[in-house]
Amino acid sequence: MNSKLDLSFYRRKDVVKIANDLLGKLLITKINGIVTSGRIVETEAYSFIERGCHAFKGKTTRNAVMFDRGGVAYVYLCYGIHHLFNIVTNEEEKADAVLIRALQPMGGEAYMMQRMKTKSLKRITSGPGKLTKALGIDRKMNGIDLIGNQVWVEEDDFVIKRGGILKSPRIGIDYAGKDALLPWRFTMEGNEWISHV
DNA sequence: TACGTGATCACG
DNA sequence: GTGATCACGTAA
Repeated sequence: MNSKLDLSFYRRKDVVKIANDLLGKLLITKINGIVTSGRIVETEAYSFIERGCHAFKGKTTRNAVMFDRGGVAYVYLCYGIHHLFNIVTNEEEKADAVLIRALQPMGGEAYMMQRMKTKSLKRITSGPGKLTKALGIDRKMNGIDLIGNQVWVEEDDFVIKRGGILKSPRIGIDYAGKDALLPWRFTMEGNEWISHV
């Protein structure tokens, strides 16, 4: 119960399956002793073989950690404002990753609200840019080990009912042409914490 | 529907 | 060097 996911989970070859499997798990951060966590309710898969992925055109300074072996974080700044958190998967040079897009708060809510400068829990982690801010994730964590003690994912006893996971096209990647139509976004059906699009 | 915001990338 | 671009969020 509540065991940390290990490298064998992250280093599997099928990033689409991993994105599906991450739903219902707990994402946890511990920063300066402050623990915050949330249930993963929305993910997207990205693979170096398709145009939606940062790694499609090869290694650059930004995407370099995507080419590491699975089990590390890929964090980058989007639109100059938002930090986006991804989990690198697959083996070395197979640059796949799962973007975590939304969480249901499961612990440390007071700290999350403090970081978000709000007194309300409403939609506090309902989007990829918001959840990183609420959990204190930023670019300093790019490349960090996910079996370490700062950011990790745990199993939970939460069970998703049969048919409770929906697939849809990924958000905000119109530049990817026909690859933008791949049904690689996974959401927990009916969950109120899913990002609104 | 509009745009802030700044690192990064592809040029040259 | 320089300009275009961007896996978003919020206000309006």
